[in-house]
Amino acid sequence: MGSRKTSHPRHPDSPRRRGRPAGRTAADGVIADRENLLEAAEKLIHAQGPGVSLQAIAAEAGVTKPSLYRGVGDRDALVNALAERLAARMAESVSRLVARASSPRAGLRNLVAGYLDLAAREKHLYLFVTAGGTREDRVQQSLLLADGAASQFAEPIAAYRAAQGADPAVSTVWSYGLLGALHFVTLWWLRDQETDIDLVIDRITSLLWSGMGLEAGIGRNG
Amino acid sequence: MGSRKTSHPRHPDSPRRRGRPAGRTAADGVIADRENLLEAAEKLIHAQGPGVSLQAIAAEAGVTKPSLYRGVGDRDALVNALAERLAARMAESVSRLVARASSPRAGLRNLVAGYLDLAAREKHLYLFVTAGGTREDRVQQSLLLADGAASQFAEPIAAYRAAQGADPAVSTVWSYGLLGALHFVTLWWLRDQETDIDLVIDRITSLLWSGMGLEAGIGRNG
DNA sequence: AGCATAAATCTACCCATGGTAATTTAATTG
DNA sequence: CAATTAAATTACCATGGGTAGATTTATGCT
Repeated sequence: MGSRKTSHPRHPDSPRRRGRPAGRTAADGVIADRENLLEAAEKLIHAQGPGVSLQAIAAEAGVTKPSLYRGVGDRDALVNALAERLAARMAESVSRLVARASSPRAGLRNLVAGYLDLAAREKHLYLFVTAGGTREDRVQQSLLLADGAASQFAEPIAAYRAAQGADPAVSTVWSYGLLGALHFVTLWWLRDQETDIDLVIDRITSLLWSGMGLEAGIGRNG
Repeated sequence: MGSRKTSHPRHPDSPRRRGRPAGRTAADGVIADRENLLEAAEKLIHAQGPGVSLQAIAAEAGVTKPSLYRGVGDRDALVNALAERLAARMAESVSRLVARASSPRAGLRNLVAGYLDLAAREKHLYLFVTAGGTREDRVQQSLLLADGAASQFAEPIAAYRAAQGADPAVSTVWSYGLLGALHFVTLWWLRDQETDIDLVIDRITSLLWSGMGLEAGIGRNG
């Protein structure tokens, strides 16, 4: 961690001089921009895990805590912002996978696979946005990521149901159920990665697509 | 919050005198017993929400922090202990409901209903054990309650599958999926209680029993 | 009986962290 | 060019988890 280009290195690791920084007129390459801050946060979370402190994040961005607060707000605001980003990335990656599927069931399988894959690749960030806040409202904390995704899932589910002549009103509950199942299976798999990932994907897909009932057509469901 | 029967009330709200308490020979009515502490913790969590401090819990039990630590350990140990208790209560209540069901599907519905009901009645405790720790290991934190329940669900699921001539190896994944779905739907419902509870129960039961597929028998699945 | 040791409890403290107030420096504006 | 505003830092506060050490009582040994 070298010191940055501090012109007056009285404290060798201080991010920069005190007052308003010189040479930057309103709104050009602002250092403590929201983007930089979030980028730095993601980077450090990735490197150090979901328990990382705000001070560390600020330092990673080359600023101090109050700047971080001005830029993104308190810890819960940071969790919010990163949840939004991760949800967007997830939606992008998953929707592409779903679109190229040959059948609804294959689409669901791709969704499951994409979710697990992204969560595994961004494990720390995933944990940060699902369990990283100091949030007073713990319900909200747990559902942050799910809320974004659920609203996206609800529509296609409702459409599919309607097309099948079934009641589309289930879509909201089903979205949260789907995401909860994915979440727990993801956590379980992240913890004890014993089972082959493809097997896990098959099994959870089977549960979500065909249910536990197995009423007719024994053996037809994976 | 009256002062207890402190014989020397120098500090009016101090739980008791300093050193080893008088009049109690080894292992009779020990005050700072694990049971008392856990009971007090549940009571205070119920009253004040899942963010309650250890100091407050200790005070509620009539002791101080170090006694609480001696009795149950650190905050994560407390979460563990209460998760165990809640899981036991849940297992007890749910298994009774399931046993009296007339069909496997009715059993699942009773399970769902019992889960939602207990979580709603013990909302704060439920949140405490699922999101109340300072735990370093956030995966473990989220799965604490699920682990206990999942191990109980896996067996009947495997048995049912085997009886149907299907692969019983899905049972672990399915247990976590089932619990995740229940968890998220529970949280969602606890947050915005707009939908009628019975409707929610029907819908999540339908998802878990019959899946999203609806391949044959349109309209047969509620 | 009397002393040494063990047990149980509290007080007082440390430390990390989230969050904020006051201060300092520079740009902007009248 | 002075006054104001913006952007940043330093220094601080409060809370809460966790622990070390002091204090009092019981217990066991000689």
